[in-house]
Parts: sequence; structure tokens; C-alpha cells
Amino acid sequence: MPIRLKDIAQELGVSTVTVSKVLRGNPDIGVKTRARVLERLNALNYRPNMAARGLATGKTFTVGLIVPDLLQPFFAHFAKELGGVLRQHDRALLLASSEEDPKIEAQEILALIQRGVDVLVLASCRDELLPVPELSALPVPLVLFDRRFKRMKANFVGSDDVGAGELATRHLIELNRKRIAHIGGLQTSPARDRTAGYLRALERTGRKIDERYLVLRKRLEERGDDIGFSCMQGLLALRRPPDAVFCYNDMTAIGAIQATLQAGLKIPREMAIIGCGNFRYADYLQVPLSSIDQDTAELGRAAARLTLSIADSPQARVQSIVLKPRLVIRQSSAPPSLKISR
Amino acid sequence: MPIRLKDIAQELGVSTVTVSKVLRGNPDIGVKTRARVLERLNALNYRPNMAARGLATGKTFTVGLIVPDLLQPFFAHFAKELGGVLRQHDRALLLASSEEDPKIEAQEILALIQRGVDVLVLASCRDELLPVPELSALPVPLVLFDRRFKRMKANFVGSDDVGAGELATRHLIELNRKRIAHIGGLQTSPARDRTAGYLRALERTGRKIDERYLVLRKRLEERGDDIGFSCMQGLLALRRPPDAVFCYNDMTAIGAIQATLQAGLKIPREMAIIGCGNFRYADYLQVPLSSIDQDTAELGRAAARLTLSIADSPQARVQSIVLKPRLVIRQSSAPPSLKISR
DNA sequence: GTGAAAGCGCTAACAG
DNA sequence: CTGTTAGCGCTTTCAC
Repeated sequence: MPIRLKDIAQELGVSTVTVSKVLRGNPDIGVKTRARVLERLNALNYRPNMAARGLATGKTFTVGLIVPDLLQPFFAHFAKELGGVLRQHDRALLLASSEEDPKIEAQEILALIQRGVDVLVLASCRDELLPVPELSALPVPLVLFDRRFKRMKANFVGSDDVGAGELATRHLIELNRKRIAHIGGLQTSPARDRTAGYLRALERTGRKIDERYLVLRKRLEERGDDIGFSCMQGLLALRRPPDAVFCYNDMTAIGAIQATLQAGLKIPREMAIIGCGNFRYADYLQVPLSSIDQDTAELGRAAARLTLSIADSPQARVQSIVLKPRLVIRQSSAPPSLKISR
Repeated sequence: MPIRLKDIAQELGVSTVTVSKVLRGNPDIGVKTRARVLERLNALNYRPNMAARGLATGKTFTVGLIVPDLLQPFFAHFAKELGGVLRQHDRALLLASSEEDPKIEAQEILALIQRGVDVLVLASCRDELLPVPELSALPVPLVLFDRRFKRMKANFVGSDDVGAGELATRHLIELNRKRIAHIGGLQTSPARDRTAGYLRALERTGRKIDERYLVLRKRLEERGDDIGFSCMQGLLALRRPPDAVFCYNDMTAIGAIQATLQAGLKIPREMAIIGCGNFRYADYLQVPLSSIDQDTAELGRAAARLTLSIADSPQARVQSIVLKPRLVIRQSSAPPSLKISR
């Protein structure tokens, strides 16, 4: 049995309240008593029972995180950074995965609420365009990340995905590519925004949009490589195939690269390819992959800071933190002049 | 305010005890009462307050998981599978990362104990050879995974790493390689075991061991690519460089591949390389990487089953679950005859 | 079959 | 400054 407040109080001949106050740094207590208690507390390496504290205070010092899929390096990285900061503030992280299934997501939300998390951090797998009544009336403060909802006013931490799409596409334009395609997603806000950025870049540089070069698919988040592969095959089968492609994410780009090479084309000379996410292995791929970096680590830390501030004052004003993306050029879209070192 | 047992009891004019018993399926209660209560419970979508239940029962229906680094796909995958099974059994997963730092690990262990997890699942970053008094006397059931301790009798779930090393090395032997090197780790049991497997394969096939081909380094778990790169450079600088290398893990192998290609050698013709872990991107690397598959998903599920059984009967007999590894041949160690399709 | 009483370990509010 | 009282929501024990 672990040691309890009461035990220490008895030993020292004071009340449990006194010990409790010392424990929490309440200034009520006199210097001498405080010293005595503190000494005992440390000597015995006392740890408060969080369940009891939670029951008494209504707070659990726990944060819930729901990601669509921990296998995606982005979510793993985010979780790692979030957890790291929370640890330093003595908060625990309850992790759940929705497997990109809205049903499971709903179930996990309930489970985490039931456990009384102080804040819920969520990258929802619900369709961006569907109504979200459940999410808007949660009995716990919510922080959305990566994926947001148009009609919903909520705390958010994520990337400027329109900017990311525009950045990637402009880069391809600057390479002097004439037929720039896009393989994109349909259901999440990052997917839609990156596509919007693609379109915007084309429009702003006075290009007309050719719909044959715009390939949108569902479930690109989960099976990017397969889908990227087949979409690219489709593009290559066009009478005038594109000479550059901006892919929704890095896995999609990997699939596109495979299809391109298999068709016997040279990358980047005949086909420039860029992904998004800048995942850890981009340097080591068959063709090192250009990508858009989202600074996932900072995203996680920013979410942690927001989460902590909300945990302390749950009725704070709704905040939106949006990080600027950054272009990382590698072999897959290297300009002819540029020598890329691995 | 969420709804409480007491609310339902009052509404129905029964005692909280009755409701509580119905909730937990206690057979005490009569059919009619039970039906009435059940109906109300569902209608209101009642969820017990876990903090209160935890305080009353001493159980939290929560499992703690500590991994060295969530960025390593192995640990992310394991966490995903473990969490998935636990979810189906209404257990929550408290996730912590030790960042490969024994100090942080100790801190996290304390934090999770304090939160009253029912079982602690741990891939420890402590040196396999150091004594582990803290771990042996935990006030909570422990399941080690991936990394074990020689002198410690504890529940364990992991791979047969000696077998993995032997499998990889035998494969290189069967390729008819004459100078087979190994880049391995020093501190964890998988590292030592894989090295042991390498040595065993050489011995069993009557080869003598050349220590110049055995390169062991610390911290290979965290910075495999860098360290693999420099170790390989060292091997290539030998008067008679190896013609094959078994690398501790896939990241290390990636580094070794880079160094090999940079030196102008052909893979696999002049240098066969094999890693371990069979991570998700092995197919897409510059040279598709042969590897040893550990069936991480099954590892996670097995750990979940063990964890659940321990949660139900904490004093059960100590168990060790060891999965057989599987060889996956790709381009980096393809026999001349074999055509490997991507 | 059902419920009253007691308590899990802690904290909030107030009285001294 | 310190301690008493009451209670967080649930379960357990044991009468009825």
C-alpha cells in the first residue's frame, strides 16, 4: 500500500488538511510546520493518489489525444512532442486512435470524457463538410489539430495548408513546368486546403486550370502509396501527361514516383514530383523527395502550450495557431542547375 | 454536469446501490427492477465516473505504456495495436516516452504508478547489464516488451532476436558471401541478442570470426542512420572490406547503404546489406532493403492479451511470449538469380 | 432482492 | 496559522 496523506499527518501530529496545504504550496501554513511536513513528504517520497484528487477537484491532470493513425509519422511525432511538454508539467497523456473511422472516434471521445480528461486534443477523421453537432457541445475543452471544420469555432493548431499547396505548386511553376498536376484528397481540411493552394498558385500566375490534371481521391490519408501509384498511372495515360505533380502527402508522392519510374520516365527531368509532410525518410527514398515541411515538432509543442493554458482556464478565448510551411527541395524536383547533396 | 448514479436512483425511487449493482451485472437484483434501471441507464447514456470507481475499487481500467521513442515506427506500431485491443476491452492507454533516457523513464514509471495504472507495459532504455532493483519491486504488474533483462524474472513479449540475427546472417552466408560484417548495438537485449545470433550463425557454419568485421556502437537505437553511415565507412576503409553486412536495424542499414553507394560500390553485387525490423518504407528506399520482420502488429496484440489477463488476475504466473522472426528479401541482398519485384 | 452505512484519499469552505 | 466538517461518485459489507 502506498503511503497516504493521513499517515503523514498522524506521524507528525497535524491534520491532513495541513499536509494537503503544504503539498500544494498553500501559503496558509507556518514556516516551521511547513518545513517539518515537507521533510517527511520527501523522506517518504509521497505521491498523491490522483484518483482521489481527481474526485475531489474535478480535475485529473490528464489530457486526451485522439489521432487517426499512429502509424503516420506525422501523428506519432505530434504525439511525442505533445506528451513531452505535458510530462514536464506533470500531465499525463491518454492516447487513442480512431483508425480513420468516425464511429471509433465518437466512441473514443466518450471514453476519454468519461475518464475526465481536462482537455481533449483531436485530429478528427470526420468529413470536413459534414455537420459536427457532437463536437461543438462537448463537456470538455477541445483542441483540434491538423484537421479543422469550416463552420466550427474551436481551438485549432495546424499548418497553413493553403499556403503549403501554393508553395509546392509555385515551386513547380518556377521550374518552368507547363502541365502541373495534383493528386489530392477529398474529406479532410488539409486535403481540401492543399488543393485550394494548388489552384490558387495556378490562378495567380495566370495559368488556366486543366481538370484532367486534378485527381482527387478519398482515403488518401491511409493508403497514399497505392492510391498515388494508380492515380499517377492514370495521369501518365493521358494524351499529354503532366510534367510535374504536387501530391497531397509524402506517401502519395512515393506511389507516384513508383508509377513514374515504372513507366520509364526520368525524375525530375521528365517528371518533377513534390509531396507534403517532409517525413523522416524523404532523403533516403529511391528518388529523394521534395516536400513541404510543417514543423511537426513545433506543432506538437504549440498544441501542448495551448492545452496547458486551457487546462488552467477552460473558458479562455478560442485560439487558432497556424504555422507557416517551408519548402524543402530534393532530387525529385531539383532544378537542372542545382546539385542536391544527400 | 454529467449524470450520476444517484440521479438515476432518485428518479426511479431505488437506492444507488441497486443501480450500481445493475450496472455491473450483479445477479442480486430482480428482473423487473433490473429492466427498469437498465432502460433508464441506456436512455440517459449513463457513464460511470472512472475516478470515483477507481477510488472505490483501487482499479483504474487503465494501462500505462512507456516507449523509448515514438518516432521509431516499431514503437508507434506496437502502441497502436496495443491500444486498439485495449479499447475493445474498455481500457484506456496512458502513453509516455522515455526519450531513451533512464532518468525520464524512472520519472514516467513513478508518474504512471501514481495514476494507478493496472498494468505497466515497458520497453526499458536501461542498460541490459545493469542491475534493475527498481524494476523488480514495482507495486504494479509489469510487462516488459522488446527489451528484457537477463537477471530479471518478468512478463515479457518480444522477438527471438538471437534467431533474427542468425536468420539474417545465414541468409548472407547462403548468398556465398565470404566476409560478413555486423554493425550492432551494445546496451539493449535486442542489440546483444542479434549480435549473438550473428556470431552463432558464423560459428555453426564453421566460419571463424573476424573482429574487424564486428562493429558495436552505443545509441544505435536513436541515431541509426548517422552511426550506420560512419560505421560502414570504417568497414569500407579496411584493407579487405566486407562483402556483406547485417545491420542492427533498418535505420542503421539505411546509413550503411548511403555510405556504400557513396563509395561507389554496387548493392547487392559488391555489398549485400540486410537490416532488421522490416519497417514500412523498406520497399521504397534507394535500394529496397532486405530485413527481418518481427510481426510488430502481433507483438502488440500479444502484449495486449497478456496485459488484460494480468489486469484480471495480477498474481498470475510470469509469462514470456517470444515470436519467431521472418526473413524478407529485397534488392539489397538479392541473389543474382532472383528478380525482385518492387 | 434491496438498501443503509461506511469509506476509498483527497480538497474546499469555513471556523477558530 | 491550523483544524473541523463535509463531500467528490462510486463500491462494499452487511442488515433487513
